[in-house]
Amino acid sequence: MIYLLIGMKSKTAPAPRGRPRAFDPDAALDRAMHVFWDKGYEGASLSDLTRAMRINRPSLYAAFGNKEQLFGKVLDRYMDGPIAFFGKALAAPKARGVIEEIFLGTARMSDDPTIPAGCLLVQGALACGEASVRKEVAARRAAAEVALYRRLQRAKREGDLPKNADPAELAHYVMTVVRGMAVQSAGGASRDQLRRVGQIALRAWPTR
Amino acid sequence: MIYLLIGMKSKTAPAPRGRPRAFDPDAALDRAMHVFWDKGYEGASLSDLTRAMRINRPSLYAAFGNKEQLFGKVLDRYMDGPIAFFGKALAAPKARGVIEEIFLGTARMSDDPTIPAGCLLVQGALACGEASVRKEVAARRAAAEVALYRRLQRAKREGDLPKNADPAELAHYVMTVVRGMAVQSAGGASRDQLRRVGQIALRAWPTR
DNA sequence: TTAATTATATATCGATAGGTATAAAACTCG
DNA sequence: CGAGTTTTATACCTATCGATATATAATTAA
Repeated sequence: MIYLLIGMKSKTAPAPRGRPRAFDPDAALDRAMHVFWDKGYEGASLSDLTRAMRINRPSLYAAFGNKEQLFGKVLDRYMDGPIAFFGKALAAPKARGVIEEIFLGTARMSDDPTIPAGCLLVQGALACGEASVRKEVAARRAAAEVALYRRLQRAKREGDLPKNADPAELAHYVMTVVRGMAVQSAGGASRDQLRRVGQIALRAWPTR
Repeated sequence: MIYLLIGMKSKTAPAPRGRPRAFDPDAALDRAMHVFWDKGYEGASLSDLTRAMRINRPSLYAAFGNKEQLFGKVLDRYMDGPIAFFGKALAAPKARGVIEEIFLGTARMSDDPTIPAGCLLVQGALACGEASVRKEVAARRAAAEVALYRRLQRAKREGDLPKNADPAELAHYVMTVVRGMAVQSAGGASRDQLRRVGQIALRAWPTR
């Protein structure tokens, strides 16, 4: 930003000064994500992480802070990556379509062989010795529910939900099912099984 | 048993030989359960455990084996204690009543101030560095689902479910909701919230 | 009372946890 | 080139992990 205003000569950032980084931070984050996803925050040791990320400890600390901060950056990337479908689902025109997409997207995830089963926000640190980490994931889970809640409030305003429908309750219900699907997926449930769970869960959706 | 046949003098077991144990193993297991429940298998250190159980390390190892075996015994006690309601629910006369009791029991648990939030079978070791522990809890979750599945099969035979109902799918759905409720509870959901989730989830139940 | 047995308490084990000090390597700037 | 800067690699730090060796205390059996 600043050098654009001062320099006025080139539009690109100046070449970095010291020895160039030999790894791609985003790729390293993806690898770290898999480890946390697979083993949970506490189950993922620094040795596990550096081996998977293919960097050594000082590089990890220089680039990402410490283990907890690394986990935070991994969570950021998780929201924008594997579960980006959630935000997109909220853009569906009808509330029922939103829910269908959320259930379908969740079921689809559990079938992707390139990622671990389940949901990082659930198995990452549901119970955890380090309270701050537990809080962090709980807050992100809560944020997702609030986003859905707002979307359902809008739906109600738009007459897309019955008058007596309660957006908060419905959002809580949908997120309960989604998180249950994550647990089931971690236990080995197939995509088809989860899709059928989604179909059944949809039968509880209010009709006008 | 045997001393009853041989001794014939007293009906009680012979007094144990050495120094008597100074703690109640079941009470110690209950305290260990709370620690595992709260922090997860890996988050619970031996120091956490012995402090809560009010015994020292050698006593723990002598009485319960090692950490993993202790966790196994805690799981046994968990099944017969906090979630005994599940087995009882299966005895309800009608399938719908079974499900209602399961949802209600789950919601009730999350309100009991004497126990941690959530479900030990979920947060104990959903993701875990030690694969054997993860497998152990997954197997116990699967066992609960199978028990419900059998109960629903019986319901179908008894005409208590529609002809086209699939007991396996329904059991999977119910257990998905139950586990989702456990995650929500660990995130701070109240009993009332969970009861309403159960009510909504019940709307998906097939009617004849 | 003595021997045998079992539990308790303390102190400690090797291994591994997360985290860093240090110095060599690879780059830019002047 | 050489000075300054940042990353990399190795080696190492302290704290804690799960687990035990050792010795003492408390009990029963003889």
